[in-house]
Amino acid sequence: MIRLKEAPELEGLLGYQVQLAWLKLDNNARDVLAPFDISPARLTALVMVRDNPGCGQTTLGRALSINRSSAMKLVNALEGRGWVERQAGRDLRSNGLYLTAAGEQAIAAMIDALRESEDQLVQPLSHDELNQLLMLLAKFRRGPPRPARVARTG
Amino acid sequence: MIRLKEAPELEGLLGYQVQLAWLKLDNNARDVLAPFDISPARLTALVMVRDNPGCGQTTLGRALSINRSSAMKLVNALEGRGWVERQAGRDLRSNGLYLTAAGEQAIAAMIDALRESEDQLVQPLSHDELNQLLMLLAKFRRGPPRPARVARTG
DNA sequence: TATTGTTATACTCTATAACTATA
DNA sequence: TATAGTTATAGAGTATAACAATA
Repeated sequence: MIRLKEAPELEGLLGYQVQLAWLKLDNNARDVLAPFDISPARLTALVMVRDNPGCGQTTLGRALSINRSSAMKLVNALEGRGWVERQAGRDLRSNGLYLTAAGEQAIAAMIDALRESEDQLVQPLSHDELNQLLMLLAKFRRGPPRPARVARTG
Repeated sequence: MIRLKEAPELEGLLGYQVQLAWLKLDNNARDVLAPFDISPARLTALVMVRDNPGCGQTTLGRALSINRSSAMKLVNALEGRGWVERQAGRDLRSNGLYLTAAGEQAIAAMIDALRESEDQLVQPLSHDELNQLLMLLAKFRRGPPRPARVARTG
């Protein structure tokens, strides 16, 4: 982790600070999850399926800010690993996504590994500071949804 | 922005909270920066060049956790836009990267646009809470570097 | 008409490996 | 030997566009 000189004018931008923090955490999580052959973002998707059993692919995709087509590939990958199952959905158009027993076990193992590695990363923060940070991030996310999403590329 | 049911066990993982916050901020920044035809990550790179004039491509890449080859394409893109220039580096092997006047102007316009849109996004937080959040994120990042990076894919 | 899943195709970003020049 | 830049190639992840089935 190389750190160049900082930009004072950007320190007041939440997006900038969060991006750099995410860079550090995501790369660490990538290394930790490498033995499980899954990316941090896909683990998040897996957990979302677990906690929202029966949800459809499009709904899952919207929660992750990806479109139907991308969600399709995502679910294909998770299903291919035996971690997620497509079952009948609420109507005949949609699938219902469910976590498998193997998925449950995989999540537990991965979360364990992540928790352990994070203990190292968060050392610059005291216990209280970490809790405060987690609380503030959750509060930020709970805010009003941003305006309807425009295409990413163009 | 769709929000599914949350996973209580993950709320204590900083990586999880930061990833979801980043998802929200990055997608918003993508939309805001779309007229400028640049991604949030590349804007960060552009700012890093400005604040570290003369730095080499490999150094820049390391700060962004990408390798030399990827940094190469990144700099190609920024140079192609006329925002960055390759000049002579500290030795004959390396380039020295410098921001152009056009790059300076582009940064100013983009930061303005981002600041405005963020004002909407951070509404769930009070002024004090936002400052506290920024401070804690900066403190987290200032911590010890994570262990040497392993390849992402395999 | 609108929505869900699906498929085919293309784009962005990053990685690996090998090469050249320099240190 | 090690490092900086470069090039060619491949992979992951996402997007668009079009189609079929269902609402």
